[in-house]
Amino acid sequence: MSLPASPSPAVRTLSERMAEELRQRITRGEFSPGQRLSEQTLSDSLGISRNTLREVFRMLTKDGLVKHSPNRGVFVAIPSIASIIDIYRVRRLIECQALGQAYPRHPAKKKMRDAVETALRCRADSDWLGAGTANMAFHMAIVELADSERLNVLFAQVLAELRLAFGLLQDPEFLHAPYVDMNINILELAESGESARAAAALNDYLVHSERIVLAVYARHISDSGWGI
Amino acid sequence: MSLPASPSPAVRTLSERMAEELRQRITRGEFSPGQRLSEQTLSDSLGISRNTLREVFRMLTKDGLVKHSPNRGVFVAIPSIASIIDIYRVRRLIECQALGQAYPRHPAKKKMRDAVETALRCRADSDWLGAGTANMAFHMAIVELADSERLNVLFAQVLAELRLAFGLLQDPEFLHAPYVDMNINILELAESGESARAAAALNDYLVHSERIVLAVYARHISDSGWGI
DNA sequence: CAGCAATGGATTGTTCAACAATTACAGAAA
DNA sequence: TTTCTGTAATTGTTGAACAATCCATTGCTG
Repeated sequence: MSLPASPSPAVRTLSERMAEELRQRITRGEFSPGQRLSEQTLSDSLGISRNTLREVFRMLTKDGLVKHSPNRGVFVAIPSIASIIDIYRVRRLIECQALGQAYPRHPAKKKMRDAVETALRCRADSDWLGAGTANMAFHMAIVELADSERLNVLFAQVLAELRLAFGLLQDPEFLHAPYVDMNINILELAESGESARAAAALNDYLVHSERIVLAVYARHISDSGWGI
Repeated sequence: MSLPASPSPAVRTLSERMAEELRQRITRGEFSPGQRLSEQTLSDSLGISRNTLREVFRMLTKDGLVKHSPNRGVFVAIPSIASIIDIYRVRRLIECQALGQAYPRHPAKKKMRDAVETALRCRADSDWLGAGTANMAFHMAIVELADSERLNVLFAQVLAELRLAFGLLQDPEFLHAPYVDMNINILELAESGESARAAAALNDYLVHSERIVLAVYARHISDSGWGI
């Protein structure tokens, strides 16, 4: 799909590395949503020039992690209620379809199992951050069942946005713990070839998860700060 | 979904305008796929600075219209066989689902009808370029049935890429003419509430269209130039 | 002649400093 | 209070410069 042999490994330019750096710091919650990212301050702190930082901003805008407002600056995205609803709509549409239509011995199913096992381990250690990461890996693997590079890219972005929303929520145990078991159930259905039932279980999962997230989220943002 | 009141209209920066300019020129086929876009030459010809052009490149990369190869430059994307297959996979997954689950009186259905009527008019005038545009508007409207901003954005990008591939193909009549009637059929099924049958018809359409495009495409690129 | 290292030129990557354009803010006036 | 105005701060954009990388040619070696 690319021009020359895709030089994704190693040959990375400074802007790309900085984009990756910022991407991580944002999803890790090092910047609060809505915060303005000053070109002057950030370029100084990163040790790069303003022009390079602006290129980075253009890349990050694509991921939905940052919003650009002309002449005003770029701001860390605020996951709104609407965007959470939108994200779950996309997830239901893509994930359920991918899982339902997957052929039996698709390699991505190994990734699903790996993710579940990691999640189990994390839960045993009460590592809820790790459990959340493993959960996302699980659902990323589901999308990979569809064998579409474009869907993979879209979904990775959507998950990053969702992670941003999760970052706002305290109580990660409440948020992630219940879903480890649901994922196990989905995986077993999928591995035993019952695609339709697996897809249905996944749909239930997503509906349930959306409700929880919205509830916690609505309460949280009405409590502290920038309403609606 | 945006930060402050989304200033999409009017308040556009030079880089954004130039990005739009280039986007159109690329999809119009003014640059041949695989062609390298020299920073020096392009910035001179557009009358903008190299730094600004580089920001534009970062935006265009997101749309898949251009590929960035570090230290080598940016190239107009070459729609490969693999990417065409991928694009149609995405289309089947998203469009059929959107159409099948749409609620009866969704406003986007009016857009669908408008697009069909435009396509009919264009066909009568043998305006195959217009027919192709109308066809794309029709399918864009289908996706809008899903009410998801993110899906809309993804799909718009995918259509732009597909248009790039179409640009390589001669004989647009052969490419677009047959589908006007199929779209009419799909629309009527959708408007009469037979969502399932509409989705099935749409799926047939996509399978058929993909086969045609791949056939013409494979023949064309094996004839002239950069093989595989 | 084939293969390979060295060289040189062109292009991209990145920085810096400056200025224009726009916005945000604070204080004055009604 | 509200509105207006002017100033400061920030972003938008430019041009030049240099470093880093790639590309093609040259010339050497076997």
